[in-house]
Amino acid sequence: MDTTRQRRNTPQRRVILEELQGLTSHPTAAELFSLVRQKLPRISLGTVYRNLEVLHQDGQLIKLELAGAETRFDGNTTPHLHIRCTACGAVRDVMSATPPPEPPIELEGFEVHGCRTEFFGICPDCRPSVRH
Amino acid sequence: MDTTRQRRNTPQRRVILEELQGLTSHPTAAELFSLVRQKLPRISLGTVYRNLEVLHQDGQLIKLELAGAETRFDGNTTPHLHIRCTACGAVRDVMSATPPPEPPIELEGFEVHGCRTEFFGICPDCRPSVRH
DNA sequence: GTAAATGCAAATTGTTTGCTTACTG
DNA sequence: CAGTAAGCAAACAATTTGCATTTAC
Repeated sequence: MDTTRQRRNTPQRRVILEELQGLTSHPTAAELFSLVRQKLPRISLGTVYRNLEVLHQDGQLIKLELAGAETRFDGNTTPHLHIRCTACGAVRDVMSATPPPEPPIELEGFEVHGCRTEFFGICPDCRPSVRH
Repeated sequence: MDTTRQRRNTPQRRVILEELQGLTSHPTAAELFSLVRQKLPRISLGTVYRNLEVLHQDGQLIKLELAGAETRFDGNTTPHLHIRCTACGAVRDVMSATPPPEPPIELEGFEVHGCRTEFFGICPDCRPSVRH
């Protein structure tokens, strides 16, 4: 249960977070890996996964574990919703209206910790016969 | 795009659906496999996966692709929400209040097809120092 | 008889882990 | 210099797929 252990400020960790924060595209671990590798050619995919995990534990990024899809990562830690394109897999922020519903404290005997809402549909690029 | 091809009523498909409908526990493919194997000892896991997929396409079951967890299956096709225990992974129906929010038609340029809401927390069996 | 479905095994995909070496604090 | 983290490869878990054979219609 030791969540708070001492972290080291390694170049790998720094570059991973910087790259992620420079994106609004919610990359997968693999996408981030190939981006980061341009700055740190010797970094390994395992290191990317390990750092994404600790950065998530430390609240510096959000893990988007979306239904039936590869995990994506978001450097914007402000609470907000997401919408995913079921055609191409792209994920975009939903900053507009629709506040996330406040879950009740207890449900079916469960102690409720939270709830996750995600939208899905077809993104502008994948909408057929629609010019944009 | 040929969604509707002719289906055969195989014993495997029949038993898989019957077993699923007899449960409220939202089993994983592997769990269902070992159940079904008691009736059809020669069935393979691949067959279970293939049939779960066609039954899902035909709207006879719901695929619960929950965040960061193994896919589970629900024979109850009535729209309802779910809550997942982050300790043991159990999934239960939430039949009470909290109607699923009606999503807007369009969001961030996306053509919205729907939204998924899931609760998470700790189930009665995993709640420490609580007698039940 | 023909196409759909099965069983089996191998392949894929996404992610995690073990281990030795490197480097931060 | 203590112990965290890196790199690399192998392990893993869930799911999918190829293929030869069987079976429902």
